[in-house]
Amino acid sequence: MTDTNSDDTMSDDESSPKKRRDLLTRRPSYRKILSDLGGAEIVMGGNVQLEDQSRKREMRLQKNREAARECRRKKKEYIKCLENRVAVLENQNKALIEELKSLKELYCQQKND
DNA sequence: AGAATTAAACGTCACAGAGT
DNA sequence: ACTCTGTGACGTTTAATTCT
Repeated sequence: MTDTNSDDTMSDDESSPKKRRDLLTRRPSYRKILSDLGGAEIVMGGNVQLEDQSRKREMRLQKNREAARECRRKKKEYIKCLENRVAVLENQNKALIEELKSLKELYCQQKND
Protein backbone atom coordinates (compact mmCIF):
# COMPACT_ATOMS: atom_id res chain seq x y z
CA MET A 1 0.00 0.00 0.00
CA THR A 2 2.71 2.46 0.83
CA ASP A 3 4.52 3.86 -2.11
CA THR A 4 8.19 3.58 -1.37
CA ASN A 5 9.74 4.71 -4.58
CA SER A 6 8.21 8.10 -4.92
CA ASP A 7 11.41 10.03 -4.49
CA ASP A 8 14.58 10.04 -6.50
CA THR A 9 17.12 12.71 -5.88
CA MET A 10 19.46 11.86 -8.72
CA SER A 11 22.29 10.83 -6.40
CA ASP A 12 23.54 7.59 -7.87
CA ASP A 13 26.87 7.87 -6.08
CA GLU A 14 27.75 4.20 -6.23
CA SER A 15 26.55 2.23 -9.19
CA SER A 16 25.57 -0.91 -7.29
CA PRO A 17 23.82 -3.55 -9.35
CA LYS A 18 20.71 -3.06 -7.30
CA LYS A 19 20.58 0.68 -7.98
CA ARG A 20 21.24 0.18 -11.64
CA ARG A 21 18.47 -2.38 -11.77
CA ASP A 22 16.13 0.01 -10.02
CA LEU A 23 16.90 2.65 -12.57
CA LEU A 24 16.22 0.25 -15.37
CA THR A 25 13.15 -1.55 -14.19
CA ARG A 26 11.62 0.33 -11.32
CA ARG A 27 11.37 3.58 -13.15
CA PRO A 28 8.00 5.18 -12.44
CA SER A 29 5.62 5.32 -15.33
CA TYR A 30 4.82 8.66 -16.90
CA ARG A 31 1.23 8.15 -15.81
CA LYS A 32 2.35 7.73 -12.21
CA ILE A 33 4.52 10.79 -12.35
CA LEU A 34 1.58 12.77 -13.65
CA SER A 35 -0.78 11.54 -11.01
CA ASP A 36 1.79 12.19 -8.31
CA LEU A 37 1.91 15.74 -9.53
CA GLY A 38 -1.78 15.89 -8.83
CA GLY A 39 -3.09 16.81 -12.22
CA ALA A 40 -3.62 13.29 -13.46
CA GLU A 41 -6.06 14.00 -16.25
CA ILE A 42 -6.25 16.82 -18.64
CA VAL A 43 -9.58 18.31 -17.69
CA MET A 44 -12.48 16.72 -19.45
CA GLY A 45 -15.36 14.83 -17.88
CA GLY A 46 -14.07 15.95 -14.46
CA ASN A 47 -15.01 13.61 -11.62
CA VAL A 48 -16.61 11.04 -13.85
CA GLN A 49 -13.35 10.60 -15.69
CA LEU A 50 -11.36 10.26 -12.47
CA GLU A 51 -13.80 7.83 -10.91
CA ASP A 52 -13.74 5.72 -13.99
CA GLN A 53 -9.98 5.80 -13.94
CA SER A 54 -9.72 4.65 -10.36
CA ARG A 55 -12.36 2.00 -10.90
CA LYS A 56 -10.33 0.64 -13.77
CA ARG A 57 -7.23 0.75 -11.65
CA GLU A 58 -8.91 -1.21 -8.87
CA MET A 59 -10.05 -3.79 -11.38
CA ARG A 60 -6.58 -4.11 -12.78
CA LEU A 61 -5.02 -4.46 -9.35
CA GLN A 62 -7.53 -7.08 -8.35
CA LYS A 63 -6.89 -9.08 -11.51
CA ASN A 64 -3.15 -8.80 -11.16
CA ARG A 65 -3.36 -9.87 -7.53
CA GLU A 66 -5.11 -13.04 -8.59
CA ALA A 67 -2.74 -13.53 -11.50
CA ALA A 68 0.23 -13.28 -9.17
CA ARG A 69 -1.27 -15.85 -6.82
CA GLU A 70 -1.90 -18.22 -9.69
CA CYS A 71 1.55 -17.63 -11.06
CA ARG A 72 3.14 -18.51 -7.73
CA ARG A 73 1.00 -21.58 -7.41
CA LYS A 74 2.14 -22.80 -10.83
CA LYS A 75 5.72 -22.02 -10.02
CA LYS A 76 5.56 -24.03 -6.81
CA GLU A 77 3.98 -26.90 -8.64
CA TYR A 78 6.67 -26.75 -11.29
CA ILE A 79 9.43 -26.77 -8.71
CA LYS A 80 7.81 -29.69 -6.95
CA CYS A 81 7.74 -31.56 -10.26
CA LEU A 82 11.41 -30.86 -10.82
CA GLU A 83 12.24 -32.04 -7.33
CA ASN A 84 10.33 -35.26 -7.92
CA ARG A 85 12.18 -35.75 -11.14
CA VAL A 86 15.49 -35.23 -9.40
CA ALA A 87 14.53 -37.84 -6.83
CA VAL A 88 13.53 -40.32 -9.53
CA LEU A 89 16.72 -39.76 -11.49
CA GLU A 90 18.83 -40.09 -8.38
CA ASN A 91 17.23 -43.43 -7.66
CA GLN A 92 17.75 -44.59 -11.23
CA ASN A 93 21.33 -43.50 -11.00
CA LYS A 94 21.85 -45.43 -7.80
CA ALA A 95 20.27 -48.53 -9.31
CA LEU A 96 22.46 -48.27 -12.40
CA ILE A 97 25.57 -47.86 -10.30
CA GLU A 98 24.61 -50.95 -8.33
CA GLU A 99 23.94 -52.88 -11.51
CA LEU A 100 27.25 -51.85 -12.95
CA LYS A 101 28.98 -52.88 -9.79
CA SER A 102 27.51 -56.37 -9.79
CA LEU A 103 28.18 -56.84 -13.49
CA LYS A 104 31.80 -55.90 -12.89
CA GLU A 105 32.01 -58.42 -10.07
CA LEU A 106 30.52 -61.10 -12.26
CA TYR A 107 32.93 -60.28 -15.02
CA CYS A 108 35.95 -60.49 -12.68
CA GLN A 109 34.72 -63.79 -11.30
CA GLN A 110 34.38 -65.34 -14.73
CA LYS A 111 37.73 -63.97 -15.82
CA ASN A 112 39.40 -65.64 -12.85
CA ASP A 113 37.80 -68.99 -13.59
C1' DA B 1 8.27 -14.04 27.68
C1' DG B 2 9.67 -11.26 24.17
C1' DA B 3 13.32 -9.55 20.98
C1' DA B 4 15.78 -10.87 16.82
C1' DT B 5 16.14 -13.50 12.79
C1' DT B 6 14.44 -16.29 8.88
C1' DA B 7 11.19 -18.11 5.57
C1' DA B 8 7.06 -17.97 3.07
C1' DA B 9 3.29 -15.49 1.14
C1' DC B 10 1.62 -11.36 -0.46
C1' DG B 11 0.59 -6.92 -3.35
C1' DT B 12 2.38 -3.93 -6.61
C1' DC B 13 5.00 -2.31 -10.53
C1' DA B 14 7.08 -2.67 -15.02
C1' DC B 15 7.61 -5.20 -18.85
C1' DA B 16 7.27 -8.70 -22.77
C1' DG B 17 4.60 -11.19 -25.71
C1' DA B 18 0.14 -12.81 -27.46
C1' DG B 19 -4.27 -11.77 -29.06
C1' DT B 20 -7.59 -8.61 -31.26
C1' DA C 1 -2.32 0.59 -31.77
C1' DC C 2 -4.34 -1.15 -27.85
C1' DT C 3 -5.63 -4.52 -24.20
C1' DC C 4 -4.79 -8.58 -21.48
C1' DT C 5 -2.09 -11.95 -19.19
C1' DG C 6 1.99 -14.07 -17.13
C1' DT C 7 6.05 -13.25 -14.74
C1' DG C 8 10.49 -11.29 -12.50
C1' DA C 9 11.81 -8.10 -9.05
C1' DC C 10 11.01 -5.58 -5.12
C1' DG C 11 9.31 -4.13 -0.51
C1' DT C 12 6.05 -5.39 3.06
C1' DT C 13 3.56 -8.43 6.14
C1' DT C 14 2.95 -12.55 8.71
C1' DA C 15 4.12 -16.91 10.80
C1' DA C 16 7.65 -19.83 12.60
C1' DT C 17 11.99 -20.51 14.79
C1' DT C 18 16.03 -19.30 17.54
C1' DC C 19 18.39 -16.64 21.00
C1' DT C 20 18.66 -14.13 25.40
